[in-house]
Amino acid sequence: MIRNILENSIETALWELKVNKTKPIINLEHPEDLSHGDYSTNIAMVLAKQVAQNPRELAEKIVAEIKERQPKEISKIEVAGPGFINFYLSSEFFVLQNKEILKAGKKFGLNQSLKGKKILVEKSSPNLFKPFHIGHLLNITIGESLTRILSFSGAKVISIAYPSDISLGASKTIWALIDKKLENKMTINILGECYVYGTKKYDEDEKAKQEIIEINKKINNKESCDIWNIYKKGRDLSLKYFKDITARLDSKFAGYFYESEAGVLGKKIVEKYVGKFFEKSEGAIIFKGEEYGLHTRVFITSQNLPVYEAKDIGLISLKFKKYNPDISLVITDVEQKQYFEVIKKVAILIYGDWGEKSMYWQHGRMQFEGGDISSRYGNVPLAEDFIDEVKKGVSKKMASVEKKSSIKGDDKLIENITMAGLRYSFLRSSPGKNIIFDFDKSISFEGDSGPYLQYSYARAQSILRKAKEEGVKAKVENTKSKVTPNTLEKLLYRFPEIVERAGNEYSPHYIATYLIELASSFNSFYATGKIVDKKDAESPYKVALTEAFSIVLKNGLNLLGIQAPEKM
RNA sequence: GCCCUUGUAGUUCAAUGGAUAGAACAGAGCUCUUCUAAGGCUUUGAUGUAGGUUCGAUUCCUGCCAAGGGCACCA
Repeated sequence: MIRNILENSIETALWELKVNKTKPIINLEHPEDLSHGDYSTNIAMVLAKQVAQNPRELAEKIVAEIKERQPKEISKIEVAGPGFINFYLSSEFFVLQNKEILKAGKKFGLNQSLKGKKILVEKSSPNLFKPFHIGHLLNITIGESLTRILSFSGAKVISIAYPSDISLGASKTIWALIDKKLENKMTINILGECYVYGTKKYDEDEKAKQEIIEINKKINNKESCDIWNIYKKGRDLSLKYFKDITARLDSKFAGYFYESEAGVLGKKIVEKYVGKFFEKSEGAIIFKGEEYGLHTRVFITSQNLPVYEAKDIGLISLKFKKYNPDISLVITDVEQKQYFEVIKKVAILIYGDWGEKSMYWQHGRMQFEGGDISSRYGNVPLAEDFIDEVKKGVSKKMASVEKKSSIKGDDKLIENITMAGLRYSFLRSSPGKNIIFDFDKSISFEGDSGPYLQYSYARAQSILRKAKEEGVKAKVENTKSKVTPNTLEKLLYRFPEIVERAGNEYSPHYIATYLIELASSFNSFYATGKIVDKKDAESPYKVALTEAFSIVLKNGLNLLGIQAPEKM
């Protein structure tokens, strides 16, 4: 990679100058402003103090030394500002790079930074018997994107889901089903309504609360009775619904672990360590987190039932026994951050290595701009309703655009655009921060949006179709003297670095931000003149560049879980 | 009360301790006899606050202010 070539050059220069006593860390970055070159290093400023020299003078010396054996990929090196060394890549480099992109195609951007690592990703842990709401949608979107990015960085990724099939919440729903005599009329919406009703009653009505607790005990003890049969039916229905919606969301799971199984195992493990890491308190088994600066939590209730905590401890064992991953990644909401710090601590105490390898990664929460959406839906919008609502908006917009365009929007395309809008708005900001969702903006096709990326792709495809019709073939050879590198080329080759960074930091937003910049530079390039033109000698190169852009954009969109339509 | 996270244009987001803090939307003004104007080009506008560390701070540290979240039988 070009980065290594530059690093080696700098290292050699420093060695020749004998300025450093220890091996310095060479910080190579892309200057924000492309007029400052393609790469830049602050090494002279970092070392200046150590060797008591003026940073600019030192930089000049380093540059002179590099110039002694200047690699062909570099066309210009200069010292700028307080002592930066800026590197400009040669047009020869860009030509080679474009060739590389065309050759690699779908594989362009693959890197090996996580090669040999097995990563287990737990995403979208749905609560059966409860609605699949926008929080789950956000989780699965981020999880799916991370999964793809990690795979693209060379890791073997296994996605699993951890459905909560047994919980107090499920018991609340079942109680409500019985109370409302709806046990034979179960649908996913009825389950959702019953959950809300059951939760309300649990908080307000002491008699209902006791009944729910009894139901919960029976389910936990797997007592065969009417309740168990209702539970079974509801569990199957919820699970089917979950599988359907995740299919709609383009997510696949290699396996499932259920809370019921994790609970049984977790309870045994926790009980084994009572007196060592856990203690009894008010009839419950707890972990005293305060001793470690964490929260104290109940693992097994005074009803002798395992709760979330014990289940998670059991889950870790299930995961490692079955898959033995190098990293077990769990993607959750920030509200569970401190909770999982406790789990991780307990896991390290009990399991050692397995605990160390368990990583809990948090994304932000959904909030709404203006608040009309929450009033439209009540408190938490259901994922499907929400998608459909956005889809309606896209459909309307599509109809107004169609008047000006020859492309007719079919349902599949509208669904694609809808999901692009949603996914992009979930993935564009750095993880961990709350996402303020603007309904109108996510369906807007303009600017910083998923559909804008799709539109850019469709335009590029349109050009490539025309090039084919007119017989202008993409060609990168023998054009190096004619074309000066443009902004588009200066961005294209960075893609693998971006993917690697997104993978290392578990941050899809680097890709989202990069793609917008890339698409924007392509659209500027598009506007400067005709790309397909038989009379233009540079046209084959421009077509090649368009093709390279298509490849990078499509690969990048795929990492975000966004489809790249041929036409729109 | 204790703990965690976040404060950047009017709004929603960027910025691996570096150069003139980038975009998008909204506002003002251009731009289709040309491969998709859902585009492109100009332009107005921002680091919550007070200190500290550093050659250099949006970034690291501390106080304050503001927002969100978490603190034992929910998940």
